[in-house]
Amino acid sequence: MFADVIVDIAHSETDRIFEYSFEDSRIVAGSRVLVPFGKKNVEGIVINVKSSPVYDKERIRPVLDLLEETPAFSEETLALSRYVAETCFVSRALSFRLFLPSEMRKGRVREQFVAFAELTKDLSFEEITASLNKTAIRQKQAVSYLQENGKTKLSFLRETFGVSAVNAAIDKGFISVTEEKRLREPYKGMEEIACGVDLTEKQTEAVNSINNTDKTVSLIFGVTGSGKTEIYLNLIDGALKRGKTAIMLVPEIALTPQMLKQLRARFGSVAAILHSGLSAGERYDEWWRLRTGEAKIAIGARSAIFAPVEDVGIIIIDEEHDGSYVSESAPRYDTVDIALFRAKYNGAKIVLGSATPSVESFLKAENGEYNYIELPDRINKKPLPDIEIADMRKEVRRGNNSPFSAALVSELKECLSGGNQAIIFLNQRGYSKTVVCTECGHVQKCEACDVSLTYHKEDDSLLCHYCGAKYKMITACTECGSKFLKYGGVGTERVVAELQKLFPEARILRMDRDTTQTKEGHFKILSKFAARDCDILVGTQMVAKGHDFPFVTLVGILDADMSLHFADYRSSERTFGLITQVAGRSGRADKAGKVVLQTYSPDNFVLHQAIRYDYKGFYAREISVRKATAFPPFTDIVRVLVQGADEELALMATKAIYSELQQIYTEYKENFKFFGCMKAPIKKLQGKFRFQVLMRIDKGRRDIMKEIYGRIEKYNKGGVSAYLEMNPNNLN
DNA sequence: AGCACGCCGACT
DNA sequence: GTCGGCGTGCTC
Repeated sequence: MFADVIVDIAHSETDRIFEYSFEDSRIVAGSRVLVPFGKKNVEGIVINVKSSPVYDKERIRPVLDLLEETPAFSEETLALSRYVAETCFVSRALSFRLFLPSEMRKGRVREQFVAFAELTKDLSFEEITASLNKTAIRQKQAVSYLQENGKTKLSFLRETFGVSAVNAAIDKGFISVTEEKRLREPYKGMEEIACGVDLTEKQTEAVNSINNTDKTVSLIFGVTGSGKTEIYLNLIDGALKRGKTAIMLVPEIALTPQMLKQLRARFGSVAAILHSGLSAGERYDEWWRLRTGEAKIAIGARSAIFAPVEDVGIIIIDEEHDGSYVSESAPRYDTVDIALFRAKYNGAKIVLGSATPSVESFLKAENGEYNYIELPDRINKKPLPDIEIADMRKEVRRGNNSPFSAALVSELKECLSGGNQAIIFLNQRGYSKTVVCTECGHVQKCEACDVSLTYHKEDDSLLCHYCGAKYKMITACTECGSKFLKYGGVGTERVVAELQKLFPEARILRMDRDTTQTKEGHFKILSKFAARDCDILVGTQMVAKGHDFPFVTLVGILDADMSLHFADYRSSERTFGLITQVAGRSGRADKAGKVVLQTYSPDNFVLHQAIRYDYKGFYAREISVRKATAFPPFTDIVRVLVQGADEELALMATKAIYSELQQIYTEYKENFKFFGCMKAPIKKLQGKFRFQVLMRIDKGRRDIMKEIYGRIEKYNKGGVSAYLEMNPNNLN
């Protein structure tokens, strides 16, 4: 027999079928195999088996090895990987990698085996005891134990009856040893506690609506605390009862133990978790539990949409608006799009949930493309916390140069003296965003990037937040030698320091990328806060999501408008969502919450809609702006990013690409809303100079995209890279 | 992605 | 005269 194999080499030259011969009948489409490739052996995926080859028979080499008996790919995931390769413009090899835990490639992790001992089946218990020497008491005990208890872990047997005795019995053939695959199960401590909670009338309505609609996608617009999770659990339960599987996605940072706990509590070990926080072995085993059908619910961040479950019945995407659902590097897939493929393939339903849906999704709900469900009330009927705007311009005029407004300080005092907890949010880690020379105004910059360096007091260094470079903190300006330096912009480290000055008694924790890098760093900080071993939690984005702290009565948002001034069409949307989310952390149990929102633009309409929790008002305005300015969701933003260490070469390539694309632009002029060529906003990143061709094209014109892709691919050479992005998360 | 083959500059 | 630079082509 012959196999069509895609070798695991991510290069356009090798992105085609190579034929191999094989005898092993276990090799089928979807199997992973080891094949000889040139001088080396490489891993590959069998995408098809056939009885006659196309290639010269004499030159076909045989498959060396079958890597796993169970084919890693099903018919569905094979088809989906092909779809990804075609729509994301990547090689098949890259598209396959999305589906496999990284530790599975190159054989980094193998199954773990546990040895079990049992009585040999060749002899009866009586025969064994009869042939045992009278002095072999320990062996006799071991044999009797096995007779009574059946199959036992070999290690236990050796511990109890002695290594030599057990080994002797094995050598004589009385005890036989078998190896069994052992699965590492993360979060095993969390056991099933409750099954099923009664749904409210609203929740039941939502579940019925999702089950009965003929639309594939349902959007749940539900405020924080409206009970979306219960709906999800109920839907998953329903899918399992129909003999189907489920995929549940949560944003990267929201992958808190809390969500896992709820799922484990409800579904036990049928739920498998796929995420980067697991050890390689755990991830590998969880993947196989899903592949073999032992586990039926895949929970994870974005990449879990590629979970190896078969016959999926429901796909849930929680916090649908979250940016982490768009992948930042190739293959740049759209999670909802992948979900749609899987849903259509299996006849499954998709549920998107959010308190602040993306305008794209809300538009689709409005158009009737999505089934729309609204949950306007919180389960406990508690009002959302009051948000007070603090005008920081006035504070400055009053001579307050601290990061905190008078209003926030007095609220903090009240909160702490009442024995409650507070969360302070700002989206800047480190001590100060920049270090500026007061004499010549020089700002310290990264050598490899056109970006200012952030001062990190904790290790007295200057860090580049884009490439990760670390420099020693300077004592004098590198330009003019002046010793008078000043810190520009406030980061979380500085907020903690200033808060500690104001409230010497308060216990303060910081949660940002720097303090959560260790394994379970998140978890440690959150559980400390939950246990009330801390009064104030200062943090970035990651404090915003999915935690429920009953004693938090105050939330301070320090730089509400920072994200507003990004040159990004989605900045309003992001700001609105972030404020709503952070605010939702305040006052969840029996305590009224309060939010202080500090801003330098107190008249901004987005902030005003956010403090009234007026999503629909925000949406109405935002969608009309997008329509008038021809931005997504009415167009697709397409960017060709050209990078190169040699500025001259990169610029030349950009110019050549620009003039080639101009032909496409001329041909499809009426479909283009914008076409331009320029330096990228960040001119240099990781030592590479960056240029871009920016376009806005009518929505969903894959044909044009394909043509663009076809034109730029050839410029990927000689130290220059050129690639295509569609609706990227950021336009740096 | 590797690795071999192949044609032009600076060296014993 | 040769050692070696990395440009182009091939891998079932």
